[in-house]
Amino acid sequence: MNGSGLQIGEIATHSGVSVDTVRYYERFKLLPRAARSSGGFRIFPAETVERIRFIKQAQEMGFSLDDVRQLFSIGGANQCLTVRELLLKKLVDLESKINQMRNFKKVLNCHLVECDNELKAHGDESACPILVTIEKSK
Amino acid sequence: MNGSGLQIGEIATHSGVSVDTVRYYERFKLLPRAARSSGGFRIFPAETVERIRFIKQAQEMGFSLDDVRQLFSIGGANQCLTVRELLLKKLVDLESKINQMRNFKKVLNCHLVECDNELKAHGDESACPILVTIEKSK
DNA sequence: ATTGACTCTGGACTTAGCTCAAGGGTGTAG
DNA sequence: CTACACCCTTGAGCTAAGTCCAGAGTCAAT
Repeated sequence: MNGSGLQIGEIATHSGVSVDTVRYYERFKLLPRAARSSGGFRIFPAETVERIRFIKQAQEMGFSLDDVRQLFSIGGANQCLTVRELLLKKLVDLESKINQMRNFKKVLNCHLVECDNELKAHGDESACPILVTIEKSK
Repeated sequence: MNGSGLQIGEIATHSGVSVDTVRYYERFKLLPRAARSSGGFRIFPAETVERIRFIKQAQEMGFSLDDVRQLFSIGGANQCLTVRELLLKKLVDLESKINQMRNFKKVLNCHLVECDNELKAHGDESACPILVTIEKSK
C-alpha cells in the first residue's frame, strides 16, 4: 500500500522521533493534517521527514514549537516582515548565546586543568579544587 | 537585624530571581539550608547571591539543576573524577552546540537576505521566499 | 499597640513538550 | 481465517523548573 506515501511509523523512524511525537506535531499544526487511508491510517508525503528534522534543529537552536509554527504558518503576502523579525531576534539570541558559551567554556576548561593537576599531585585523596574556584567564577 | 546576613527578599533582588525560586533552590539543595532568625526568617550569607548567579549561568549553558547540584554536592576525596567527567561531557556538548549554532546562523542569515531582496523587489505583496528555502535546509 | 511590609510552610497549579494507556480497528502473510 | 504488527482516538500522566496561594507569623517604625 505504498505509492509514495509513508505511514506514521516509517516517518517516525526516518526522522528520529516517536510516532507519538509525530501525532503530537500534527495536532499542534506543525505538520499539515495528513491524508488518511481508507481505514484511517495517516499517509504522509516523504518531505515530512525533512520537515520534522528541521523542526528538531530549530528547537535545538532555541526556537519553541510555537516559534516554528509561526515560521510555517505563513500564508501569502506581507507576513515576510513577521518572519524577518523572528529570524532577526533569534539571530541576535544565537550570537549572544555563542559568546556566553565561549566564556563558560573557558571557565570549565580552567576547572578541568586544576582538577587534573590536583589529581596528579595528590591522587584520589585530595579534595576537589573545582568547587572553591567555581564559587568565584563570576 | 543585619550583621552580615541577608533576608530572602534581598537575596532575591540582588540575584535577579524570585523569593520563591530561592526557597525552591534551598529545598532542592542547590543552596545549603539557610540559618534562621529567632522568628524563623531565613538568613543568608552574602555569597549566596554569587552562588545563585552561578547556577543561573550554568543553566543557560545547558546544565540542569540536577547537574549543578552534582557539581556542588561534592563531599571530600575522590569525587573529583565525577566532576571531571561531568565537566568534560558538558564541554563537548557546548562545542558541538556552538558549531550547530554557527551553521544554523548561516541558514537563517541566508533566509534573511532573501527576504530582504524579495521585499525590495516586490514589496509587501510577494509571498515569503523563506519557507520554500527552509524546507530544503538540511 | 497597630500598621504595613516582609516572611513562613505546605501544597496546588502552570507550561512545554512530550509519553503512555486503554480499548479498539487495519493490513498482510501464512 | 488467524496471527501479528501496526495504526486509530481520547485522554491522562510525566518532567523540569518554577509560580502562586492561603493562612499564619515576624519585624521595624510610628
